[in-house]
Amino acid sequence: MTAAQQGFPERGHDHAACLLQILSNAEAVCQQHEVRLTPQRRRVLEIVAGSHSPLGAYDILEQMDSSGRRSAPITVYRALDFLIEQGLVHRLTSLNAFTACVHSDSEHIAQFLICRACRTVAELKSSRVAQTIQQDAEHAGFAVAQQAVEVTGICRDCGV
Amino acid sequence: MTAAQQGFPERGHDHAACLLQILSNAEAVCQQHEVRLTPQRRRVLEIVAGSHSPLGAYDILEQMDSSGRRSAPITVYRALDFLIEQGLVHRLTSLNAFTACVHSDSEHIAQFLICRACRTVAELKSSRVAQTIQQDAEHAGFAVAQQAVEVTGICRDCGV
DNA sequence: CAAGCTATGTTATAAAGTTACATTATAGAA
DNA sequence: TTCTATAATGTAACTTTATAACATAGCTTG
Repeated sequence: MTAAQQGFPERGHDHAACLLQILSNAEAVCQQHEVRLTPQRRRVLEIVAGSHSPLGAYDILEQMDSSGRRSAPITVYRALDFLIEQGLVHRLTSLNAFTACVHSDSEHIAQFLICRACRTVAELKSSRVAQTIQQDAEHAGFAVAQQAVEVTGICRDCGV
Repeated sequence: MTAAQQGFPERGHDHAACLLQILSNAEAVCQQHEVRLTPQRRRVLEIVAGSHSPLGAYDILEQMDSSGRRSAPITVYRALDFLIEQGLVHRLTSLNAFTACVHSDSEHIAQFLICRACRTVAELKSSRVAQTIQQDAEHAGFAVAQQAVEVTGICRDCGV
């Protein structure tokens, strides 16, 4: 796993390469799942992956209108729903925003570290956290379907 | 700790008593914090605590208009902000909804178990989960300010 | 190529949350 | 008590986020 894929991105890491990797991975995932990564969906993923900080649906929408033509919000939401379903994008409920998954080459349950200062988001991908939640919920008689863990604070680079 | 305060409420537990306890606890908390539990704030807490399932701000708003008089949304949001600040109410970001805290007599970091079937919500209050998140985030160089853990699934009563 | 499914377009609307500014209540000082 | 500063609430308009409903276009598979 490269630095670009783990925790907060290195300052000045090769984001173009990182983006390419996300996209080519997406192609592979969609082929495997036998679903179509249409130009629209690809475009949305590209936009989301192109930002270090999570984007709102309407931020994405703004970046969509190349050629002066404005799409409707539903277009973006539909693409996002698809991408989320394929595990290529995550929704950050506490921010009403979306971020590209940088670990989608392997199954995982992610946690999100959201920096209050620079607004970037890192995936924690701690199996310990996932397991502990799973176990303690189970112990309470609860069958876990989905975990949403969003941690707010200050990241390494922004901390003194 | 009573059954009403731990995990999912027992079927047919004494909700009136549970509500009274939440309210009297709120009085105590506010006195201790030297802030005012005004009639409006009390009313909002009452409404939120009166529901087993989390309520949206506009659901609360509907229940506010006694005397035929309708308040503005901002009224509810202001009261909620206050109650959240005092630790008396939690916001469930994944649902855009609010729920009364049933553990506010002691400091804690809570996790939420949201049942897809009956829509009720339980606080997990697992210090193991909280600590694991804290540790793993710290290890990634992240200073945690706030944890939002929302787990969706099927609760004991709804599971077969 | 036709039938059925998948994806997108179009329009309107619902749901959630905030801004800005006016008014009223409360508590402490004079 | 009255004045004053702060806290709380009222009022209206508006922004942001998300969805519904229905029409059209584009694959794909027999």
